[in-house]
Amino acid sequence: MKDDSRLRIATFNINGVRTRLPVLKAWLDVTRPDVVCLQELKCTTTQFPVEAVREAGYEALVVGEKRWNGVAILARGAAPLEIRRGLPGDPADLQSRYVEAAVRGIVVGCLYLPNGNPQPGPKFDYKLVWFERLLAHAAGLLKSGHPVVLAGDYNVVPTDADIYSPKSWQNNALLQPAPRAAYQKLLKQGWTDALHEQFPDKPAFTFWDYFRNHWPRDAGLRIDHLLLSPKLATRMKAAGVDKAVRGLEGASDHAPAWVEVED
DNA sequence: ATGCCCATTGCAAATGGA
Repeated sequence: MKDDSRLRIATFNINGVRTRLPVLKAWLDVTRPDVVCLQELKCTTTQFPVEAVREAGYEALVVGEKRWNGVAILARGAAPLEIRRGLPGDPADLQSRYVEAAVRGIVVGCLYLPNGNPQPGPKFDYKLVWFERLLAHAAGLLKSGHPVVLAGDYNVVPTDADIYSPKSWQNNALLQPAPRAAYQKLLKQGWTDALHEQFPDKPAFTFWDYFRNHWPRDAGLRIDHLLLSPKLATRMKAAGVDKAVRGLEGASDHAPAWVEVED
């Protein structure tokens, strides 16, 4: 349970919100984050379990899609005030990967960056183009001067220290030089990587895939990130990963990550 | 180079995800 003078903002790739509703509810009940960014809903906007989330104390802003992707912002005790749905820069892009809202005086961007596998190929190209659009939009957000958090599944392992074994993933889209360079370019705009700030020497993993006994072996990756604008970064008090959630029955392959800022 | 796991579709084993 968190300190009441702090605001906790979390991000969680739920990997199917209907299938994993018990996991989501259990986590919300125990940790009570104030703001939650969800990715990979894998349901349409109307299929989202609005009532179950409301019973847990949250109002939701949902941008769904029939089979894949889908993002949502939950706010405890109040409705997130929608700023935009979808990332600007390509009206033809219909994938539900970005939603932005104002919550408790903070601009919250919830994103699900394309995975990009297999690479090379069209999916990898889409990842890089999407990243460029994110860079452009993020620059605008910084320029606004508002306190902003950009939270979500970036599908980028920032450095070789952010994975149990870079060698076995060297050809994976998550470790390629181009998306890594794009992530560094994003940080250079002036964003603070909250988890990196909290754990500079021993990164906290946020993802353990279902293959090869990765979870029991703690063979994880850090790909879920919370980036804070300068104004919000000065208010940061703590950050962490709710690792135990990855071990629950019917778990997502991600664990929730969070940051706490002065309210 | 491939499968591993997982959920879905549709009711078995193939598909697609990342």
